[in-house]
Amino acid sequence: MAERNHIEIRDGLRSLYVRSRRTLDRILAPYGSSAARLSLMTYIAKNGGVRSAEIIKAFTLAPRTVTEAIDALETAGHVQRRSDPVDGRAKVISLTPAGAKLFRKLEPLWERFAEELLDALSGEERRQFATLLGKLNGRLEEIYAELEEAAALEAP
Amino acid sequence: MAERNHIEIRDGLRSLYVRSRRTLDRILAPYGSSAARLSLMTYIAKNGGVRSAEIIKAFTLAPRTVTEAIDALETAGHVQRRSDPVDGRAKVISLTPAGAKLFRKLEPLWERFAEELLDALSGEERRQFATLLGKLNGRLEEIYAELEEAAALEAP
DNA sequence: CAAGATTGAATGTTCAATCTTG
DNA sequence: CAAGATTGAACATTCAATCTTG
Repeated sequence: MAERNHIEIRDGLRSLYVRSRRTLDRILAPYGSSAARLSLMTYIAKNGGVRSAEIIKAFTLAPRTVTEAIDALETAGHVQRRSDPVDGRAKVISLTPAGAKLFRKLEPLWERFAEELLDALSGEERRQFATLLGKLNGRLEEIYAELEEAAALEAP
Repeated sequence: MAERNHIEIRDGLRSLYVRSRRTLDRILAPYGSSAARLSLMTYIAKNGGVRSAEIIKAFTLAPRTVTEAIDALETAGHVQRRSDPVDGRAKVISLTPAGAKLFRKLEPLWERFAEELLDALSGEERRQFATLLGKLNGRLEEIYAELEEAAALEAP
């Protein structure tokens, strides 16, 4: 039965995502961080000074989400916004020294959690899983594009 | 490199979950529904009168989430709460006729979306994906239990 | 007008606390 | 006290609108 599979996958996916995020949030909460904030800090750490718009594209998030997240990180003193000297509209976001220090402490915690979780799979299974996620994400992109197109036709 | 795999899987999982929920929300919004509400209605439809506590366990959600969701469905007239005649503490939640009607309309929309998405995988790949999700969820449960244990030791 | 960033209103989620009933 | 349900405060997220600058 195809439907059995649908439900199993839907529930399995939801369960895995929601609960792994929750678990990671618990691990990071004592440091005043979270899964969302750490992934953002990771992106900034790897890419140096970045713009809000760049983060929006990289994570496929709504602008609101990113502004809010940066606000929180800035209030906590982990990142700073500076006006882009070249483009007056843009702001460049970078880690503060304190943010960089915190990142170096938290990254291993995430890495340990990921390793512990993925330990449930063999190397071959991990590759399979990554491949399947990639295929589904590709298809999702197509579906999303169709929806956008349909919406554009409705409200011209 | 193991780390490459970690990041690929983390980002792929996040992307798939967040964007598929977003897409489904867009599909259901015109009917005043959403992915979260429809999955709840599905559970109620399949199980008849259910308690809040039962939903909490079935979906592994926080009590707050469920009360909030039921509130929304009740306000919309899709479900009703009735006091359990046997247990004064409990309330029994069931679909209203209008809710049942809406459910019959929306379930095929979800099913179509799931089919379109999973079309990216062969039958064998779907089974693989479901199996891998199951393995990861099992491991996650262990990690979560360890965390709970550690927390219990800290604050006795 | 288009692009970058922000803000307002709403939903879904967590944790922690509270109120009622067994 | 334990179990069922609710509520308060906070965070992450979406859509839609707005403000500033190119």
